[in-house]
Amino acid sequence: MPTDLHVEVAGRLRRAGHRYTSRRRALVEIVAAGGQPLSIPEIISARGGLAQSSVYRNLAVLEQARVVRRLVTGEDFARFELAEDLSEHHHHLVCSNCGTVEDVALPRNLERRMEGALTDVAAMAGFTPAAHRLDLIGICRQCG
Amino acid sequence: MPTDLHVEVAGRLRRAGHRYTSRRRALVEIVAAGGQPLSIPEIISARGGLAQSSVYRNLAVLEQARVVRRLVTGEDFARFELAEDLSEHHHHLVCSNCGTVEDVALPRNLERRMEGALTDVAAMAGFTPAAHRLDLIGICRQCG
DNA sequence: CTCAGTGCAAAGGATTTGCATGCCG
DNA sequence: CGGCATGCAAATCCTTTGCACTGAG
Repeated sequence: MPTDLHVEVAGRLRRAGHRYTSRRRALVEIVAAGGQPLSIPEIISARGGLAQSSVYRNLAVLEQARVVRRLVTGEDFARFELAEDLSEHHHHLVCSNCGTVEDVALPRNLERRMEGALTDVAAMAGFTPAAHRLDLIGICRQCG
Repeated sequence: MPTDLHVEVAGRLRRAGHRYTSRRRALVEIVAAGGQPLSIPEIISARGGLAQSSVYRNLAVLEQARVVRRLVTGEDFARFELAEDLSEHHHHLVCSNCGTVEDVALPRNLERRMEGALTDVAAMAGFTPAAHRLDLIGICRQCG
């Protein structure tokens, strides 16, 4: 668990006018250690003594401070992962059977080319791009 | 409104063991005419006399019969669009301010190259790809 | 002290479901 | 007639919120 991460997170929270409390530290560690987007039940059961409402509230705070990102997958629960600039730009393999999400990176040159094309296409629609999201839907190794 | 569409939809529903009733026909027409993914309130208000529960139930039936596709955008409401093989492969410009979704197509060669790369990347993870989903998040012309 | 943060329980709200009725085949 | 389809209202369930309490600065 890199202390750099905690330092960076502390800064982002402070800038957003929030404290870096023990529960928030716990959430960051859980999400960072997850390695893949975690659902709320997974997050709560990963550690004892986390009140459900506080988890929701703190994840909202962390999201607003750009520390984590909320994913909406169509499952019952939302999933959370570290913000991309705290980890690395990547995409998702979403299993349509069991709902798990695995991270995956694209070849750098394709990624660049895609971004360029997206910017162009967006510009023609008068749209100002901020981020993109590319998910592959299919069947994971477990379910296959 | 192409009658071909209704014929195709009727076939898919019949194959799935369902009837093509007047409400379902209405839903297909609304979604097809929308030109962009519509939220449930938009769908309901597009036509009088559509009971909310029946709209939800019928959209679920239509989704299961591969006639429409449900989008989860992170807004309060889900959005629905015609299945891709009833319209055309495209991607989405999602406005992070007002939540509207606009359709957009990528240059064909880039699309092909991306699909190839995705298939490769997925294969390395033991993942069997079925579809992909590429959304651009940003600010739309209205909100910009 | 002060006030953000926390836990518990209750409220919200999109979506689903139970049930009686309507209607196509 | 038989059974899916429909409308209404009530139930579900993830998520948010109200409120009193705790703890860091």
